[in-house]
Amino acid sequence: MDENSESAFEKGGRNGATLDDVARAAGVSAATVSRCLNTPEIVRPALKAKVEQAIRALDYVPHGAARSLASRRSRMIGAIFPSLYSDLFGGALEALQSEVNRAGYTLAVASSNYDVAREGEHIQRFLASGVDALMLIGGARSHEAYRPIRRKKVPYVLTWVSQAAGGHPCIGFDNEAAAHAVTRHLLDIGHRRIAVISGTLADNDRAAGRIAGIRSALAGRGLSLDPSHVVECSFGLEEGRQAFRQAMALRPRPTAVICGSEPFAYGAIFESEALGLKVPRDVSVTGFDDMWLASHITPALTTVRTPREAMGLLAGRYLLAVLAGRETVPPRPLDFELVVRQSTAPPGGT
Amino acid sequence: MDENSESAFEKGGRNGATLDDVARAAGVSAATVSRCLNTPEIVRPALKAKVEQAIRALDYVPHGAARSLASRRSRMIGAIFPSLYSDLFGGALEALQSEVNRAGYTLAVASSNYDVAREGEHIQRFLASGVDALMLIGGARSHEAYRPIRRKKVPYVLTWVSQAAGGHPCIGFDNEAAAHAVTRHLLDIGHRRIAVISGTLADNDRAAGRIAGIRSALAGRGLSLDPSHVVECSFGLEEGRQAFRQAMALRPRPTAVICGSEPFAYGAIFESEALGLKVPRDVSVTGFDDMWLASHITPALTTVRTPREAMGLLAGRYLLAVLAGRETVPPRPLDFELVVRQSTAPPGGT
DNA sequence: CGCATTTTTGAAAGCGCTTTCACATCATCA
DNA sequence: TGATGATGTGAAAGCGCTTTCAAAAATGCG
Repeated sequence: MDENSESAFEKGGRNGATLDDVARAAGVSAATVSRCLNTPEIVRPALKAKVEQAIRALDYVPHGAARSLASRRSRMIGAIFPSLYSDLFGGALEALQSEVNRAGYTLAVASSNYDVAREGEHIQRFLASGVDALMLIGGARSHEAYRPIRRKKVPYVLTWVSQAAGGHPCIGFDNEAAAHAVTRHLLDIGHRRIAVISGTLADNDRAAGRIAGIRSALAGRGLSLDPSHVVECSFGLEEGRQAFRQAMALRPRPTAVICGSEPFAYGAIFESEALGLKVPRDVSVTGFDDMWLASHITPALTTVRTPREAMGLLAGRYLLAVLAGRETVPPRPLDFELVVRQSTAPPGGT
Repeated sequence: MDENSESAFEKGGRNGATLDDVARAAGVSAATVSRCLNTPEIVRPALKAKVEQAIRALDYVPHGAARSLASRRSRMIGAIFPSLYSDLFGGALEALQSEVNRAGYTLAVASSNYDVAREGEHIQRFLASGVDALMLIGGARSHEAYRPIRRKKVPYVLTWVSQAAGGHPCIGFDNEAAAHAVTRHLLDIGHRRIAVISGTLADNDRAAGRIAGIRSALAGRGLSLDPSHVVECSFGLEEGRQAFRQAMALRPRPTAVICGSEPFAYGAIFESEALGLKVPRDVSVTGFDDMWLASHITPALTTVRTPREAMGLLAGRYLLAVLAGRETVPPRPLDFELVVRQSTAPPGGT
């Protein structure tokens, strides 16, 4: 199109001033300029001032790639989320980004779409891009998947889980315990026929952990979870509606439905209306995560609040600490909290 | 902690094989290996095969920074969103990421928290990191803010708006027209006393554009928007509830409330219940964006569907095209769509 | 005030890759 | 069959910065 505006983007000639230009302008050596940028405390104030002035005068901006190449670190941290679409990971993303930025790092993101193969490709890409550290969600990947990370000796951390087979560093909460708590609540108020709506279990240790927690709570009361009572579907409100419908078709009808993910619960509540069922009178529903809608929906959702932002923040902090070679405390599981609202009540209600 | 696991992250010695190693192993020059990586079509199959085998054997991964330095491009694209927290931008983020990835680029993200100063810092950081292109939201920044971008001749695109003062390339929809359409709908069914809940207007041309659209629609009917009927607040459902309460306190009471952002509308609907008001009988409510909850909430929300994912996708595609030096068509405004549901009805209706 | 230290500074050698440029090779045509 | 391109390959010069290493300057001390 416009010949002119286009040409503005052509591989222009001399771009910005280089460090050598600054050195020359300030009458010092390149090494000194470099030191002013990286370890200002070891250069004498007089020189530092001259250099800083030259930098300002030339409007100098260090060249990232050159810096990375010479210093062998990119000041870039990569994060791979199962999805960037939903706001489930939004808080963690925001917190992580802001935390690593504070330390001068840039955050690169990718979405695996809940697919381990894709995640693997992203890991490779990030490693090739030279990220200094990596944040991953969950621990449901083969031992192989970590090999390239190990080979490059790149620090990494798994979030959303508190432990993973293989002893990888984790910053997260105990999914099993959280699901156990929700189930326990239902059992305590008298439920016995419980159905579960779960996200796809393959390659998802968070979902699997939650099922395990439900199982163990049930077992504590001498009950077991019939496979037919577990409706597995992909994430989303619409999917939740459908799964709820399916669960309500079971006979005898479950008196409670545990949703392994919050959108399922919203879907369940909306669908209950369509089905002419009253929550919690006819059926109790629980969520998982306590997202923004949970307390506003009618009936307000009983759920478990997960430390999503904290995970992002602490994951960033942990990675930065490792990169800085600082003493790094072994992360301990983060707290979750059972939030009882109106969507659960004793069965066979009024 | 564990002395061993820590030391694994110390600045290890020889990391991976280099291009020279590959060249030596394959018995060719470094230049040839480089060509196999970048322009495989110009190297003879025989050599290419040898090189590829050597690459595999050595498990060679190109060094991103070295590549960037030598080729003068980082294969990294930066995107700055007002927020990463909400799912408003999630779809665009996901689409953008996936699109640029497809072309071998990595996406770096940052959140400005709806703050131009912060956005400016992020722009600087990204430029210093050497991003090859930049995606920004909206056009509410000073001319100054673009200077560093221009100086570095980095392609960029503004999204979420269809035009911006200064003739910057935009990929988005016409906020004014969209708001106009919503307002028009309300006017058409008989509303005259209309209140508006708007996000903070300062430094937000999307919000401002929407107000302008409302004004112009009103003006088309010989009406004007009383400043007292515009409740400005920061984003969020809770804020929307409060703003709605404020709007309902106006006398005479507005018969319709236009929300400049969807969470406001959800808040309005939830709050109406608390207020003992029935939507749409007592008051009509409109949203803006048509996010996932819009069609499920009761009453289902009348709103305008915005092309959020398309903006991410097309912004990525546009940037890649410019980077590839491909002929780039001037982006035209994307479509929005008025979606009439149950939250609007003629005023004074029983 | 002179010598031994300690702190600052500069010269120079890369970091690992891309990219001219010139040469070697091969096919093509008169 | 020899001249003429067309094409593929290698040598070498950086890309812009960091980081030894050694020399220079500043400091402390007897």
